[in-house]
Amino acid sequence: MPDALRKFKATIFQALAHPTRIAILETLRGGELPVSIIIERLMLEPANASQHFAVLRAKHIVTRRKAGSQVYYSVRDPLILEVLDIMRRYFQVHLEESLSLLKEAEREETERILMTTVCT
Amino acid sequence: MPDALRKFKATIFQALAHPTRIAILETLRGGELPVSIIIERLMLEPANASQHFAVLRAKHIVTRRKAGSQVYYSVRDPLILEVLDIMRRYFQVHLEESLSLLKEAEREETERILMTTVCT
DNA sequence: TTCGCAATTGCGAAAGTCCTAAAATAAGGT
DNA sequence: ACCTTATTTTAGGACTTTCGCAATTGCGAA
Repeated sequence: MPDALRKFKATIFQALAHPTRIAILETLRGGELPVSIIIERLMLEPANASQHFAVLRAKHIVTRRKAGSQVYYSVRDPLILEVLDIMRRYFQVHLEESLSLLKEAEREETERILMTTVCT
Repeated sequence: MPDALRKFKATIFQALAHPTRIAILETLRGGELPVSIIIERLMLEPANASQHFAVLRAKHIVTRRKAGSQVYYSVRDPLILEVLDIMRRYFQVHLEESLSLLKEAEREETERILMTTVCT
């Protein structure tokens, strides 16, 4: 079942493939935190944050604990944080390409905005 | 620029978030290989494979070398393979949940197929 | 040049992701 | 019971991803 395993890995990567979710996981690096704090620190819309939590929950990447009126999240396995760490090293090593990639993404975004603006 | 860094990480994860691309990278673990061999080993449609190569190239995850009529690909930085390794450990540790996740995905897929079959 | 193989590219349909805004749920306090 | 706060869910529309198929490019051989 090597292909099934790859499918599994792919779904985990998919769950990690969003800046907000990465930010959430990094915020949880120090341990469990309530939603309110995470939202405040990252300046997120509650609804939006909750959707990202749902994605992370669906893949069992985070654990949810309810205490009173607040909900606490934590990273289930530090291995996930290790993956994030390796990515940081990767970023540092490829600093140059990384930056050009980022610039490219930005450029594309402004282009897109221009396009939609023009076409409206 | 912590958010820019997260965006960068996210795009790399996005590139890894597909079973076929994971399979390609694992096939390249031993070093450079021509497209023809990769396609053969993984039983891929050439066009489809090429699209996945394009994704990996766009993120600078693989390097392309042309020799005669053949094209060779290789993984640019073994750090990427390390990420894959960690994911394998992650899979082993969470074997139980992983399997249920896989089953769930399968079930959804068969449901989808049933639905489309019924609705046609 | 012309043929044939290797690999890529372009295109349209189907499915998936993401965001915002509105509505729903849950728990506590008055 | 009612109101407020915390969090989640739903619904919609915009955008992106993926696939298969057809068309195209690049290169070596005849």
